Amino acid sequence: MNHFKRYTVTAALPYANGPVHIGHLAGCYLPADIYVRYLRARGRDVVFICGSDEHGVPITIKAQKEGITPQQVVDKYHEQMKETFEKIGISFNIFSRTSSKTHHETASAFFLNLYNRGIFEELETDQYFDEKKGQFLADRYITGTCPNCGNTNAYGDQCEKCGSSLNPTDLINPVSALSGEKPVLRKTKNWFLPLDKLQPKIEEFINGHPEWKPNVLGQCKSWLTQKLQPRAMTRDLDWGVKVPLKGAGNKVLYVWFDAPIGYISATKELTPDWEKYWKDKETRLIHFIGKDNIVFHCIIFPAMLMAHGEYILPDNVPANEFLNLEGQKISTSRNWAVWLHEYLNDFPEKQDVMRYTLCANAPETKDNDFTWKDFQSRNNSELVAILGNFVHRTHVLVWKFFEGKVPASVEYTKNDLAALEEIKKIPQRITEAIETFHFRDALTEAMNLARTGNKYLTENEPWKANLNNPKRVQTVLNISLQICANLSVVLKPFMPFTSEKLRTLLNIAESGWDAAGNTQLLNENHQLGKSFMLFERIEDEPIQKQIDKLHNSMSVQMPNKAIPAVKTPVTFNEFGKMDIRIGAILTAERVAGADKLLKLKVDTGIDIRTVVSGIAKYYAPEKIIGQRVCLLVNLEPRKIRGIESHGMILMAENSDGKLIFVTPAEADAENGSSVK
RNA sequence: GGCGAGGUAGCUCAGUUGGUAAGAGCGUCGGAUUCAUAACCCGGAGGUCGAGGGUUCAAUUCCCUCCCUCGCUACCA
Repeated sequence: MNHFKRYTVTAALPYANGPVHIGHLAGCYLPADIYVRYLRARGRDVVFICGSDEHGVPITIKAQKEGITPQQVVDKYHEQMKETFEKIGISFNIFSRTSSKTHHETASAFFLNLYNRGIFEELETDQYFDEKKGQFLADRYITGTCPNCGNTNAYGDQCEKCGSSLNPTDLINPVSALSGEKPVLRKTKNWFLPLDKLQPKIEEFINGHPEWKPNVLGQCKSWLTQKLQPRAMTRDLDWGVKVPLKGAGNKVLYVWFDAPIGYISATKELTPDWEKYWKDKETRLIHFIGKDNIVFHCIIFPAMLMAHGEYILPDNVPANEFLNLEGQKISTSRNWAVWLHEYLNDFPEKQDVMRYTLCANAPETKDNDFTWKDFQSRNNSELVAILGNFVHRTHVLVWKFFEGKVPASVEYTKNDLAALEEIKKIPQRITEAIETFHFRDALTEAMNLARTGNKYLTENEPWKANLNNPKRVQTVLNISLQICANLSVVLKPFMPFTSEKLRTLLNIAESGWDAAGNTQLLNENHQLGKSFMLFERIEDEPIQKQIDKLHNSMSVQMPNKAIPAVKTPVTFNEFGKMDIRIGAILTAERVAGADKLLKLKVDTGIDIRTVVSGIAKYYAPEKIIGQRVCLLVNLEPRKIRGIESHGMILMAENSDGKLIFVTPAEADAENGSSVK
């Protein structure tokens, strides 16, 4: 671990289509920041690299929806994210962006390098093309009927109803989201990274890192055993880094090709010395990411770097799991999130309270839950009661007995020596924990130093000793102050704002990590600053307000997010082709080996037929016997899981994606009645 | 269904290359204290370490089966 001369630390490039929330912080930016601040305090040569990821289809869609340009979208969120990160104390050396000129040049050059050396495979594939708009359509720009679940609003890459991933050509009745026209298939050429051929080298690389976190290794091995496939590194799109080849036309680099190169371009912008941070074997490259990025940072990006050949590979990728919020998954679209810019407004000067809570409860080994009650409790019973209180009582006593001047330590008792021993040991434990990416443990240890302080004060009662043993008071308070000074050092990576306040209280300058464990940080007679509180209690009211806000904003946002747009018009004749009838379910059973499917026998009034339906997630078979349904009876039969299905049950889908039977309200719609 | 990660005190989470390690913080109860933001300090209660089986002198820790949660993946006409 010590053979590295310098560090390149990256934090996942946040996608510039929305603000940053606590999940992002806890999963990636905060641990990265803690690590980097620690390294800096140790005097290590380190660059901390990040920036906004500004390409890709979702941004173009967002721009179209809002009637602005993609550039305007990314400008807005780039600035907002940058400001938020700064305010919460994420100390990037640079927060760049992938729309920058340097990045376009760097990414192009990288692509050309691989291209010129014949790394890519050129493949011609059929892609949908919008003749009216004269352009190829990104997967997301094509909607149509999902071949799996019949959802008529499936996207070309994925059906959000059944969750299956799709190819655009899988869609039935594809429609261009740009013009509303039916797109046509055209041949187009794209360049693929042959991950299949690189697999042995990638395996060798992964196997060389048994020290990586189990969740990271597990994911990688899962991918490797499923065998890697060539992956297209270019797309037919006009928003992104242009493919730097003649005749490439309207093509850009795949966002997952260009985004990680963003780390390199940002470093380039930061320093002319950038190469030593990327090409020198003595540099340790660390990627902090969330678990959704594991495959890109552990497999695809390293594969790109290997293919290039000049670059070092990541030495560790300490990915975190996900943070839940009040028991539910954080969801941008449902607005179930704590947005950091809002937090900073609602809780001014409390950056460290959030940093503390998120670090103490970080999803290091499994998904964790953030609750506002926990946030309150961490503030009140840990930051206020343990840390703040210890510092305050020490400070108050020193002012009371010594007018704010550091008293000399006179002679040490057994108790004193034990306390001094803790001052020396705890920083060692913190160091070890940080070095192995155990940030919650590290923080616990740091807090233990404050606990030690409280215990020490209580046991030695300097407020009593004053009357009959002034020397004792001096020594006890001296040691207590040394603990405070040590706290200002070891807390700095986690809570930089608090660390600074502590230094103001103690009236001392910032010191490096080697100061940690030093029991003589404050000299005799040194004048302390004036007293103030490090933290304040948070009462129930603001907490309840946040909880209410969360629930309210969710319910408000849900409907308009989830209601799909009206589809293209159809004629009466077209509709007339659909033969929809009332029927009743006679039997229902699960389909073996399928989680979503039920095999139903339905009385249609015309006949009794078998229908396979993807509703098993929502309805137990025994509960729907006798259920009246609407069904499309003249749909072409189709084999599903070996069972011939004759027709399709009509279901309503609510905003959660739950499917609900469409049922005649009155009994005299007998089986076989047609629905018009 | 397949793959991966988890299921440990009321809550949030550590831990075990198999044997005095069943732990921490918070919460709770009792006590002590008043320098301190009803804070601090001491002590107690609380868990058959998801369930069942196996290997072993010994399993929470290894093996098998099953259940539950999360992620990816398959099935959705």
